[in-house]
Amino acid sequence: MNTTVTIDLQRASQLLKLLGDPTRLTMMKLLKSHECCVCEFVEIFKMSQPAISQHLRKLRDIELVKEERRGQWIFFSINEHHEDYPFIKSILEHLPDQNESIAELEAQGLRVCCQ
Amino acid sequence: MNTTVTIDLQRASQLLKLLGDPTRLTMMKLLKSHECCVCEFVEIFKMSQPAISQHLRKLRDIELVKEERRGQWIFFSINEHHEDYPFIKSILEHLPDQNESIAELEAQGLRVCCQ
DNA sequence: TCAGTATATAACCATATGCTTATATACGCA
DNA sequence: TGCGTATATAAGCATATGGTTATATACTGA
Repeated sequence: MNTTVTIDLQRASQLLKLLGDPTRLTMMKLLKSHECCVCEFVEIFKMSQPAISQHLRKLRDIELVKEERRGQWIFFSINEHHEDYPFIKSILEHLPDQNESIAELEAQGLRVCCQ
Repeated sequence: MNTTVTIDLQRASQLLKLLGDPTRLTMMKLLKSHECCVCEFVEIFKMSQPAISQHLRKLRDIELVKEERRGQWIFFSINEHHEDYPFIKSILEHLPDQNESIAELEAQGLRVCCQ
């Protein structure tokens, strides 16, 4: 049974705009199946740390992701309790898995959550 | 049976970026159930004609919409044969109907396709 | 306490975006 | 043909966006 939840149009465009950035879209897809911390994203995307941080701030500000500090590291995870999560999920489901990125990180010994 | 088609991530973010503008998102939702011409959108959105034209150009350039000239008027409709239409449709389905906009236009005698 | 590492924030910059006014182009009709 | 209407395009502008370098803040361990 597929019941699609209705979203306010302004809200939808706001969410779509956020996901319209390839980096943020990929982040969300990765976070759908894994937790990741900033330094892992820095490696995965080959981007500067502040750039990654800015992207994550946007996702966190709207509460699409949650953060949890573990010592030096801050782990991000997707907020499945978010009111608009079903909408986000329906979008992410169309995307190819990004698990190779994580696997590669592990192969290089750069995966943080294993520490 | 709900089979979601997989889209290239770059492609998806491009599409999401387009729909991340409230005007274009609303246009797509309207076009899902009606044809509309430029002057109707000008009335519906209370926007300048060139602004409307620019938005439509972006949708047409990527072939999400088709156009058809009928005399002085150019009518736009959604391109249901577009490769990515199922993805677009899955997004639009979450939005509230925008039929009141059209109904209001008709009440004001500004609906063009009735001419 | 201090040095090293992780991350957020500040400030800046180049480019993109969505709007405007002006003008070009297309159509209909007398 | 010329005028009126519809629409596309050009040019310009203010603001937004996504990146950078620099610095501030937080944590860890010796």
